Amino acid sequence: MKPSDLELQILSVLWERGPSTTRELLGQIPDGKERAYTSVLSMLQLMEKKGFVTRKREGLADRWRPVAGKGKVLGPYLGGLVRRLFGGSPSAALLQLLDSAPASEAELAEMERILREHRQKGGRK
Amino acid sequence: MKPSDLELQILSVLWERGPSTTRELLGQIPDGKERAYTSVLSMLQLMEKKGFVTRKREGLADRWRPVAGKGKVLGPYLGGLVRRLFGGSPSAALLQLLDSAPASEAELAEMERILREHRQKGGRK
DNA sequence: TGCCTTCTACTAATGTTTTAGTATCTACTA
DNA sequence: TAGTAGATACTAAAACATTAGTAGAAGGCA
Repeated sequence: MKPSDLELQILSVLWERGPSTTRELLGQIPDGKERAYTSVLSMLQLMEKKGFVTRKREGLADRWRPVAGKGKVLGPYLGGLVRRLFGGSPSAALLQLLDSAPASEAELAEMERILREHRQKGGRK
Repeated sequence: MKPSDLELQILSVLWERGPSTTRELLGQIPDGKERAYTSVLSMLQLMEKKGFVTRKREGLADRWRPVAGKGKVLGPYLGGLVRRLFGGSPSAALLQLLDSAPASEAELAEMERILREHRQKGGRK
């Protein structure tokens, strides 16, 4: 099952910050949009039904945690994206990515490092 | 205005194949889903209203063409994606990308080339 | 105990995306 | 000129995503 955009944003916060309460999540969602507390809560409840998150009571409030890891979710997501929008070519995606997201020199260096490393480990599959 | 997923897929076909008729598009949409002719037509009509495509009569049928180029559309799209899902870090996105989309050795080499080239041109912005 | 705050459950409404039907038009053909 | 094949216009509905209200429970505190 495919997480929606907002669901992915919430997951990304959970991966980043670790398990969080509804209130902690509120205001941390990357798109920066104003939302009512109950909006976020509803979202989380729905995500729980879909199996994306679980919760555990902790003190006064529930603490939410993602069920699957980053890679497990973003992998298929990006894979599908590359297939649907870039004819399955990651390099085409990269090219576009570089033109899209401002990357610092450090970022660029890091990207080269990542690539070289990946390549040595035997990139094919 | 943000194109939806299906809209992006249609645009990507138009960028790839060039201006196409509705019938040509039908069956070329990357997700491979079966669709009625009128479904695709409706989609295109809506996209026309939104300003994503225009059409010109050609023979018996209309030929659709994208209004904006690939970069103009995918740029902001990917930019937003990286911001929302990867904390604005393209390298984090790349890392995930490599784990997601199978890349051949040739693809990897091409990606390195792209990166190096981009870096020389002065990657910051 | 009674009030205030904070939280969750439940419900509903709105908005957007996607799908596809029906009616109609137009060119070609027999 | 009637019929048919393929196209568009218009309409609508189904599916999905998002937002948020209202009611009720639970804890802390005066």
